[in-house]
Amino acid sequence: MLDLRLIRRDPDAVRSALARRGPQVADSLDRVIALDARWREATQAAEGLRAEQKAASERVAAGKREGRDVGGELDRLKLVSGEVKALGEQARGADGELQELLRTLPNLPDPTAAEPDDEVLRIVGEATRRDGGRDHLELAGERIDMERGARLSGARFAYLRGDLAMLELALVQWALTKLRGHGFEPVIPPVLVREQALYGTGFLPDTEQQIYHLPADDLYLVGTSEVALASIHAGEILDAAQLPLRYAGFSPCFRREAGAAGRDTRGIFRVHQFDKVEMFSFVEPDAGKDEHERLLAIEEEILGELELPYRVVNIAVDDLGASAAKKYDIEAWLPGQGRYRELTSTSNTTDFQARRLEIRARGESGKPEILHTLNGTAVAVGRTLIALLENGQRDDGSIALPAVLAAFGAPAELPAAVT
RNA sequence: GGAGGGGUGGCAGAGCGGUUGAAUGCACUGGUCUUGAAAACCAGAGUCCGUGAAAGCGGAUCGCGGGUUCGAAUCCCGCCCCCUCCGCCA
Repeated sequence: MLDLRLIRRDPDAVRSALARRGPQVADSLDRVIALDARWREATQAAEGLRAEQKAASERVAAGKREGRDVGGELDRLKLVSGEVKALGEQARGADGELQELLRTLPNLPDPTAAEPDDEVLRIVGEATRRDGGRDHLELAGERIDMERGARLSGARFAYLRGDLAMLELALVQWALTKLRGHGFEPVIPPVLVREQALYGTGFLPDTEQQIYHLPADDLYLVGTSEVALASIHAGEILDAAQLPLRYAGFSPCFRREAGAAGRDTRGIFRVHQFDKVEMFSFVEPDAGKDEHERLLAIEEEILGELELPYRVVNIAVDDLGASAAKKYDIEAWLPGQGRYRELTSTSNTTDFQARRLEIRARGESGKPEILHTLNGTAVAVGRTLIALLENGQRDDGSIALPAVLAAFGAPAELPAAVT
């Protein structure tokens, strides 16, 4: 949610920032401004009359106490009451329209968000097997069981079996341990949430066709634990001295992938359910940019220790999503596809989510202030497994695994798939 | 799933439909007193919106949203949450 006061104070700056997301977005802003003016006018009229009504009402109360006849006053007040109601109705109507429209406006992009295209910031590590290697499905064999997964649940579902199941748990345990060392509190959140949590994080209205809905209970399956982590402090006024607050969520993630038909259909690159360790930070407004770089640095540290070649991309304004002001993706080199593909993503959502979720902090000034939130992928398990398999593959089909995982229960290496 | 009870300020806890934004206690912040502290006494504190340069002024807020009424923390309806008992259950 954008700051209405900022819109009033500096509409031109907001308009030109929004214009980077497209002309129709900037047009909505003008309607917001008009509705706001209408609302303020109606509100002021309603509140003025309401003040009179209250004063008169107190006179009636006093009169009754003293045993005076207040019949005439009451008749007059009945008329006032009707007017107050009508004016209040007008104000509420304008406010309703205003809020509805305001909810559809995306966050203001950061001046340094890329435009018009994604910008590759750096390439780290050597992209191996540029001529193509085996892909993760060939390498995994029945350790990734798509056929039986499909028989059970349909397309884009898989069983992870044997060593890969253990490898997944090792990755998760390793990541959570590492993040804890970086000051993140490990959290296992609910994955079924109310609509409010999705509005609060900006996934609604925006990505409705991605989200599983359980109508019998009116609950939604989250596509990322970001939804639950952001809401952990919803409605709270935090002590600024406690900030930053950092959480590492581990959860399954569910995505309908409607509209992605035919895309990335092979293997577990794009599936309906996967596990993910997610970082989430609550920070003071002026600490947001540094925190974003920090999250990116942790993501790079993780990929580095996993010995995966990658590149860092500053995502273009059109691909930011509603809540992000700026977003970095890290794309790992996948020999099986012969290209870099998204493995992690970190967004600075500034005050956009915090305002919707009413998360504030009280600092030196004593005034509660909307804080800033950021999120970033630590380990998207499925895609990380793909990258580990494809980059670790040897000519004989066996797979070398990074040393850091062994201490967390991962096999030292994976034998070639039986064919 | 069935049957009850309840949600009031940071906490505890009052509140016949009419100066109740809300008693009282604790906690908190200033001040007086004191060498200092404690105690005591006095005063002040929430949040949100509008207006204003500011002081201030006005409105909203007793889980949330509607309704009744000249007037609602108090009455009615819907929703959310918490608790107790029974049933079921990893």
